[in-house]
Formats: sequence, C-alpha cells, structure tokens
Amino acid sequence: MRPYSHLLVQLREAGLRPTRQRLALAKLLFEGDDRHVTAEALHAEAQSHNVRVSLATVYNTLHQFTDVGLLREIAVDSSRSYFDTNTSEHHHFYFEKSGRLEDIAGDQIEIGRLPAAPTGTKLKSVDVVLRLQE
Amino acid sequence: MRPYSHLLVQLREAGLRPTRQRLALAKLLFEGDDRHVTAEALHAEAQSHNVRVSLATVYNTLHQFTDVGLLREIAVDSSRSYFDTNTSEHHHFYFEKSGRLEDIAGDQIEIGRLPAAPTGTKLKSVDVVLRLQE
DNA sequence: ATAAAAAATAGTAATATTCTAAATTGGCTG
DNA sequence: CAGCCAATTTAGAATATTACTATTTTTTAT
Repeated sequence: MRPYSHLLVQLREAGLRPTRQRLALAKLLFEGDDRHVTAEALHAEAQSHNVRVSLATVYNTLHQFTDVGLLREIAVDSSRSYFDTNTSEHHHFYFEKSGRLEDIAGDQIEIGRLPAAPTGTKLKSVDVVLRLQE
Repeated sequence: MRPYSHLLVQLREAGLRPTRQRLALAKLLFEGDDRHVTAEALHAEAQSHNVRVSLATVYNTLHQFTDVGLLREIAVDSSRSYFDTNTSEHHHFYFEKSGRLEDIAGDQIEIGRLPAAPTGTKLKSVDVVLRLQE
C-alpha cells in the first residue's frame, strides 16, 4: 500500500505531473477538512512541515490546481486571495473586518434566473459573496 | 451658477471635506456615464487633466467614496481592483482573459432565498459575479 | 542507459495595494 | 489675521501577487 497514491492518481488524471512539490502541497491541502487558504499561509505551512518549496511555486501550484478544478479561487479582497478546497457548488460569507471566509451551502441560496453568457463566451462560474459588517 | 456645486454638496453630506483632490476626482468619476475604474487608471486620468494628486490619495479617496456609498468596489481579480460608479443594485459579468467588467441589471438575476447574516453581523451587500471564458 | 526535449521550479524583478509617519491644509477661535 | 487643532495628503516602506527567466528535473526517444 503506497501512501497518498490517490493524490498521485488525481494529479495525473488532471494532467499535472506529480512532482515532489505538488504532492506535498496536495497532501497539505486535501488531507483533512475543507479549508480556505492563502498562498502565504500555505507556504508557511509547508516550511513548518519541512517541505522545501518556493513561494513562486506555491502560487503556481495553487493556480494550476484551480485550473484543473481541484481548487476554487475566491476573490473577495484586493489585497488577499483565497483558495477553497471545497469545489462543490456553494457560496461565501465574507467577514470584512477580520478577513475571514465562511462557506454557505449551495442550497442555501437559490438563483432563480441568470442572463445568458454573451456570444463568444462560456459561463465558468457563478460566484456569490455576502459581505458582512461585524 | 457655481460649477460642480452638486458634487461639493454631495461630499459634505457624506461627511467628507470637499478638498481640491476629492473634488477633482469626483468630477472625473461622476461627470459622464457610469464606469468601472481602477486606481491606477484614475490616477493616470488625473495626471492627464493636470490634477496633481498622489496615487496614495487616489486609493484613499476611492475607498472613502466606497465607504460613504458613492462608489461600489468590485472584487473579481486578486491582481486588480475595480470601482463602479453605478451604485444601484446590479451584478457583473467578468471576462477573465481581458479583465473587463460588464454590468448586469439588477432584475436580470433573481435571488430567491438568502441565509440570515450570522448573529453579530450585518449584511452589507450581495455580490454576484458571472465569470466568463472568452 | 544516454541525449534531447519538454516541463517545472525558484530566484528575482515588476506590479498593485496597503500601511505609516511626517508634512500640509483648512477650518475655527480668539 | 494669528495660532491651534484635526483632517487630509503625501512619499516611501511594507506586503501580496504576478511575470520573467535561468536552472533543474522529468520525460521521451533512441
């Protein structure tokens, strides 16, 4: 029984080479509960687990994982970018003061009607953020 | 008939002193059609109109205008921040490749149900972004 | 197993935004 | 009008993210 072989398979199937860095970051991201993570925070976490990986690679990896659907990027704040390991359809509360994100289950928000995507474009996602004042 | 007195009044009523910089930026922002603007773009526009104002002040002013409801900030991209002079209830298409924003009239999207804001918080806005692939 | 080709990593530069502290401005009081 | 006070502006530092590119690693073909 090889450890983390499922992560390895997941990466391969997504067309990403399972490099040492990607496997280590995938392990940190996907073992355990869903989470919202910033690049800086993941980099620090990697350091503390003695995973040698540059900040540039952490950014690259987070974006690549997002491109292949392993992560979802949440834009809420121009000064910070969050990545969500929960890729199922759902939305977010954003606590503006503390900068914290909280999931809202997909069925908690019903969107009755959507405009068609302009010609020549494809709808990639519908992002709903409820901004909160504390 | 004093020019721009309405802008002056608007600023005073919002509790912002109508300084030279704020008035000049308000004139650029609110005379003419609704628009989506970045801080850098507004700063460049000010320069080209011979308005002397620092980039820091442009950022400050955009955020202050947002706080008092004269603008709305649209978070779509971690590397760029947009401010919308249209403060009525509406949503946005975001063209990921080109970075362009387009308004969606409020009545084009119906939101059937919303979760209650967590205790101790107040719902400030409901932001819906439809991300498009070109 | 080796050489060539392709992909990924990491260091650094570039860009965008926020923060901080000092200087300036504007309004108010006497 | 002079002087004071608070708000505002500013330059520059700090932070976060993206872009660029040389080097390293991995894969492929032989």
